[in-house]
Amino acid sequence: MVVAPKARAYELGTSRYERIVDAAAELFRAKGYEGTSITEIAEAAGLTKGSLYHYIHTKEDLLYAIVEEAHHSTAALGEQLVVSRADAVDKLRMAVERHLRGTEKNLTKIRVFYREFSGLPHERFAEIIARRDTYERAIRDLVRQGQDEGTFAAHLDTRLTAASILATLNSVQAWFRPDGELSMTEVIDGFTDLLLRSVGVETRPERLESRAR
Amino acid sequence: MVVAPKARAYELGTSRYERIVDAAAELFRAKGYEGTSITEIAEAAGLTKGSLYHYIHTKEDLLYAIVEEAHHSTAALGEQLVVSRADAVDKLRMAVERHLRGTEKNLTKIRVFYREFSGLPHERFAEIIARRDTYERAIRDLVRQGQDEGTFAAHLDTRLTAASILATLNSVQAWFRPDGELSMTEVIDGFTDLLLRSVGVETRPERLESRAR
Amino acid sequence: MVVAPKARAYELGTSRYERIVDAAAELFRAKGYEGTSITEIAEAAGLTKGSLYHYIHTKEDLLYAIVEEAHHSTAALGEQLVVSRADAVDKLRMAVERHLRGTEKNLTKIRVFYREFSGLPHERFAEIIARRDTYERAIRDLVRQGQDEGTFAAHLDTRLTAASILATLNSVQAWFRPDGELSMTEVIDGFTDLLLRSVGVETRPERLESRAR
Amino acid sequence: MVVAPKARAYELGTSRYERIVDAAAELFRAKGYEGTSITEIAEAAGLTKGSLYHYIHTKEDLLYAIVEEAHHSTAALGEQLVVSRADAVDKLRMAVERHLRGTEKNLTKIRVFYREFSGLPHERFAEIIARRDTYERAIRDLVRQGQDEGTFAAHLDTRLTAASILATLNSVQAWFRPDGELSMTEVIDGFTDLLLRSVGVETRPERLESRAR
DNA sequence: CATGAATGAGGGTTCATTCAT
DNA sequence: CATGAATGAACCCTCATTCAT
Repeated sequence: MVVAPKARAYELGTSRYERIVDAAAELFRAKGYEGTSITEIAEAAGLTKGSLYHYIHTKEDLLYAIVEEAHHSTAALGEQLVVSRADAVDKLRMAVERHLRGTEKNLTKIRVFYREFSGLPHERFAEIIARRDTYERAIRDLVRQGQDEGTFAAHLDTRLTAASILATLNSVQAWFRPDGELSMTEVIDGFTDLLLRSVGVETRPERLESRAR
Repeated sequence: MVVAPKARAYELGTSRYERIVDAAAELFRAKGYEGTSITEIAEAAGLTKGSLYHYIHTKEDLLYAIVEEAHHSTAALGEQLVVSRADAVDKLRMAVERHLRGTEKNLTKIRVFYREFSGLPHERFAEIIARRDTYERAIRDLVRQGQDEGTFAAHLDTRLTAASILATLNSVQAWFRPDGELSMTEVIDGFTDLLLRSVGVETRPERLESRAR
Repeated sequence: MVVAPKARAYELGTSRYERIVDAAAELFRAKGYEGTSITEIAEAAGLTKGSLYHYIHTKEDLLYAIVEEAHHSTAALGEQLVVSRADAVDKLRMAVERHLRGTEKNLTKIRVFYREFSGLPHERFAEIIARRDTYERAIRDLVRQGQDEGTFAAHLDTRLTAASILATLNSVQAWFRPDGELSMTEVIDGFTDLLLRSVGVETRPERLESRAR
Repeated sequence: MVVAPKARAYELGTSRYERIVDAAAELFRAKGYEGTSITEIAEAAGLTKGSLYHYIHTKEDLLYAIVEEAHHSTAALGEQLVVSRADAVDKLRMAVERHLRGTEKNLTKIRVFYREFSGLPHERFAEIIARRDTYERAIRDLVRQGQDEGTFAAHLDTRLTAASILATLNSVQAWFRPDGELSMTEVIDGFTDLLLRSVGVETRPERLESRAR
C-alpha cells in the first residue's frame, strides 16, 4: 500500500530523510534487514523511534528506498546499451565500465540489495526480476550483435555468456573495498580484459609478452 | 555452543532428522531464515513445535547443518586442486565440472547458504570466510600455474582472474533449475569454454566455423 | 491427587527410589526445585527421563518425599517434649540436642525444605504449618513450664521466647557444614548455653572467670 | 548485565516503575519468583505484557530491584555499628531496634529476599553474601567489644553468638504481621531482653517478680 | 515536529508428562 | 522395566506500529 516516501522528504538537499535512508542502509548491510530494529535506525539517524515515523510509513519503505536507489544506475545502463550505435566490443567495454562505476558509487546500498532482495514481498520482487531480465536481455543482445559482427565467437550460447558476464560484474559488490588494494579502475581493466577474451575477442596483444602477472 | 545435531539422528537412511533439515532448507530458501518460523518447519516436517526440539537445540542449528552440508563438496574440491598433478588447463576443467556438479547435487542448501551466510554469527561467519579464502587461493594458484606452464596469459592478475572464475561458478545456484532448459552438462561445457578462453587458452577451434549460437 | 510414591519403591534397602530422592534433594538444594529439570534428576540417578516415571508420579512427589523425610525427626521431637517428665531446663537441653542432631543427619533435605516450603501447594503448605505450630506450641509450653518451675524468668513472653529459640535452631541448616570449623557438638553446647541464659537460667558459672572467647 | 531501571522511572513520587516493583514484590512473595509470570505482574500493575517492557529489561531486573531495596537499610546498619562509639550493650539495643524497624518498613521486599536469594545468579549471590558477611562481622565485633568491656560473658564463642543474634532478628520477617497481635515495639523489647540476657547481661531485674507471661 | 508510552501479535524455547514399543 | 519420541501449554521477550500530548 504505502510505497512513496512522504512528500516533503525529497525537497531538501541532504535532507533528514536521506540521512535516515543512509543510516538504514549501513545498518541493513551490517546486520541485515530483519536483524536491524527501528530503534537502531532512529538512533543512528539521531531521532527517537516515534519521530522516525514522521518520515516513513513502514520499515519496509526504507528497504524499498534503498533498493530503488541501488537500481537507478543499473536500470539506465540496460537501456543505453540497447539504443547505442556502438559495436559490440565497445558496448561490452561500456557495460563493464558503467556497471562497476555504479557499483562503486552506491556500494552500500547495492550490497543491501544483494543481501535482501530475495526477501522482498512478491510484487517488489517481481519488479526487480523484471528489471534484471531486461538488463540481461540487453547483454544477450550485445553478445549476439558481437557474433553478427564477427568479433565474438560464433558458438557461444548467449544465455550462458550473458550469465557469466553478469555474474562477474555483480560479484564485485561483495568484495570490493574503496580503501582496498585494488582500485576500481584496475578492476574495470582486468575484467574488461577477461570478459572480452572469454567471448573470443583478442585483446592486449602488445602486453602478452612484456608483462607479468 | 550447541553445534552437533543430537547423536542418533545420523544413523538411519533418511532419518527424521534429515527430513527436518530438508524441510528447513526448502523453507529457508523460499522465505529466508528469519522469515521462517519454527512452527512452519515443524509442520513441514510433520511434527509439532515441541517435538522438533528433540532433534535440534536451536533454530540456528538447522541453519548450520544446512550450511555445513552445502560446503562439504566444495571444501574437498579446493584441496584436491592443490594436491593434483594435472596441468592448469585440466585443473580448471576439473574445477568447473566438480564445482557445478556439487551445485547441482545440493542446490537448495547452497542457495540457502548464499542467501543467509552474511547473517551468520561471527564465529561461524569467520569459519566460512576462511574456507572460502582457502578455496580462492587454490584457484589463484591454479592461474599462476597456468601462467608458469605458458598456457595462460602472462599478464593476468591472479586475484581478479580467480574472482571472475568463482563469480561465474557461484552464480549458477541463483538461476539454475533442474527442470530448466539448460542441463548442468551444458552449463559446464559452456562455462568451461568461456573461462578457458578468458584466461587465454585457445579452445574449441574446430567448432568456431561450424556452429552457431 | 498423587501423594504416595509407588508401592514397591519402599521395599529395598537403598533402593533405586531412594537414590532418586537423594539425587533430587541434592539438585533441589543447589539449583532450586523450579530450577531443576526432570531430565537432570534422571541423569543424576542414572536413568532416562522416561524410566524415572516408573518410580514417581510427579516431580512434586519428589519434593514431598524430601520434605517428609526432613520432618520425620522434628515432628517426633515435639511430641516427645510434650510427654516427657523432665524439668524445663532438661527439656530445653534435649530440644537443642535432638533438633540439631536431626539437622546434622538430614542436612541436605532440610535445606531443601527451607528453600522450597513456601512454594508448596496450599494443602501441603497447611500441613507443614500445622506441624510447625504443634512444635512451636510444645516449645511455648516448655517455656511456661520453666516459668512455673521458677527456673525461667517470669516476665518472658512465651511466643517471642519460643520464636527466638526456634529461629536459632532453624538457622543452623543454612550455614552448618559437616566439614566446617565448628562441629555440631560445639554448636549444640554453644546454643544451649546461649538459649538457657536468654531465658534466665544461670549456666556455666564455673567457666565464667576462667575461659576466654 | 542490565541492572539499572530505565532512567525516568526514578523521578516521580510514586512512579509507574515503583508501582510495578511493588506489584512484583507482592506477587513474588506470595507465589515465588519462578511461580510468577510476567503477564501477572503486568496485570497487577495495570499494563499489558508488552508495555511492561518499557520499564524493565528483564524479569530478573525486578527481583534485583526488590532485593536491592530490601537491603538498603540493613547494609547501612552494619557500618553504623562499626563506627559507633557506644558501648556494646547500647550497640546491641541499637542493632535490634534498627534491624527490626527496617524489617517492619520493608516487610514484603525482605520476605521476597529471603525466599529467593538462594536462586540468584552467582554474581548477585556473591554480592549478597559479601554484604551479609560484613554485617555478621560487625555483630561479632560487637560481641567481642562487650566481652572486653566486661559486660558480656567471657566464654562466648563470637561466631555462634552472632549467628544466634542474627537468626533471631532475621526470623521476624517470616512471621511478623503488621496487623498481628504483637506490635513491632513489643518484638523489639522482647528480643532485646532475650538477646542481652543470652550474652550475659543482667536486664529487667525490676520486672522479675512483678510481671507474668 | 517531536516523543514517551502503550500495544498486541508472534517468536523461540523449555519442560513435565504420556505412551507405544 | 526401560526408553525414545511426541506433545502442548506456558513462558519470557522483541518489535513494528499507533497515538495523545
